[in-house]
Amino acid sequence: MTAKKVLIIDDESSIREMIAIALEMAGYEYLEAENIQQGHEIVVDHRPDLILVDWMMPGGSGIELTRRLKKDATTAEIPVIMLTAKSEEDNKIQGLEVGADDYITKPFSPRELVARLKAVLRRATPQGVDEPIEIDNLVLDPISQRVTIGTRPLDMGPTEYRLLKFLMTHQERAYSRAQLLDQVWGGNVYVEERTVDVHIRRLRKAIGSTHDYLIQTVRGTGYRFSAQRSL
Amino acid sequence: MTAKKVLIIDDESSIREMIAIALEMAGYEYLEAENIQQGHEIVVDHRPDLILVDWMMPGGSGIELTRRLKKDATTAEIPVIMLTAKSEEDNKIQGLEVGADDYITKPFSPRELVARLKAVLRRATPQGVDEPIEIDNLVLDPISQRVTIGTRPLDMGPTEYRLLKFLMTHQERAYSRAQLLDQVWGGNVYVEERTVDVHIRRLRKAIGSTHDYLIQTVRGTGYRFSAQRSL
DNA sequence: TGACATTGTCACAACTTTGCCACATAACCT
DNA sequence: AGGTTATGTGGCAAAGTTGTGACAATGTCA
Repeated sequence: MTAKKVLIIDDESSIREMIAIALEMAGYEYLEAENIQQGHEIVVDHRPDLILVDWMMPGGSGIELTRRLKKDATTAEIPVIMLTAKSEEDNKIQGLEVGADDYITKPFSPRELVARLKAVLRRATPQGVDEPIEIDNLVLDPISQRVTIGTRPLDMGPTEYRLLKFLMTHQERAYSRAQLLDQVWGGNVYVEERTVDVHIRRLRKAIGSTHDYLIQTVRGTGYRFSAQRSL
Repeated sequence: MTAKKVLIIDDESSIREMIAIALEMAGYEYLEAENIQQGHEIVVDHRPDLILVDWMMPGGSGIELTRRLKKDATTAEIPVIMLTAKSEEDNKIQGLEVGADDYITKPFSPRELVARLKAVLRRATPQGVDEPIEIDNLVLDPISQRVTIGTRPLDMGPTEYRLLKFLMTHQERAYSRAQLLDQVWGGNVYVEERTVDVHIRRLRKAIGSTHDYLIQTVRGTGYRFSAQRSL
């Protein structure tokens, strides 16, 4: 396995240094961005596997950056850990709401940092490189975030896209509605299970009748993506 | 699947009642403990699948109980949801730090409760990894939840699938109808024994005449799955 | 702001599965 | 053989699951 890249966005050089040492010892690759304005570009350029953002940043807040990252579909899946000072405890909630995956309260030990980081990475989808996935002429390209059949581009909403992507990356496997909600919507959303059906329907519609056999119903359970026709 | 047991620890009987109704409707089993002092013992005794704890408890805090539960290795994995009043928002953080898995702010709707509860349970229950079972060209794959002979996928209902799965994982062994009802239907359903025969028949039909010798009748007893043809 | 797209829910329609019955067949026994 | 019991079969009504269109709420974008 290649070393995971961790991007640090923090203005305090002493903290950056401490983190750098901790990461190196734990076998991670280290990227840094001093200035939050550069944050977004650096993320897009280097595609880190995880980002550490300091909450307290002069001239702009880490929370703003996090929000921006989580909104952008190309960076949304990169996990973010926020660093907050003890006195800013209340902000944790705000941080989590904006989409941060975890937070660490300063001061923290290098060991704690690495432990949290491991946990978050473990939870994060172990997706490989962003290779396009092609099955039976249906192509999903994660870079351009586009789905095509032959030359025809398909029109679908972000949720349908994520759902399809998940199913395609895990083809030949049956998932319950609950599991799909977990994986596609995210663990702690409050959404009816039947909503999954509706999105499946929209997906099938978008894909069209020539290929809708790819998305199969597993009665009593949920759904499955499979190139093998079921009947 | 057996009903999940949910333990409620709260002093307000009106809330307990509301929760009880919501749980019942959603198909959960309901346990209650009025007094926090009893909390720990009840947990150890009944091993609930999830615990709801009110933050506000006279004479002792729910947080204390939660901490105790999460410290004890035998109860640590049981998920805990805390109930907090709006004004106690700041306590959420403390709750999460103590190890609570989620929190709900009062007032909350029954639906919200059930949804959160589902989400937490979903996260807490991991899936085992099952290997496909292959016998005489008949393959049952628990991952895709599909049964195939060669390349042909078989069409059967969920009950037939479970029945077949059970028989295949216990091949060469005869089971009575009662045992099958127990294992495949679940312990406490009331179903006629002859119903098993009907499902066996459907199974044989689904498998087709080329392979129906695999499911054998054991006269006076029940049925058996065996790759070895009996006379 | 207003048009437009997306999302989650619902109510109802369409379809499957299930359990049971009644009767047909088969196996077993004396 | 004839009687007796056990199992196979087709069909059916009820229950359960999934498909579908419409709607309101919300978010997005120029």
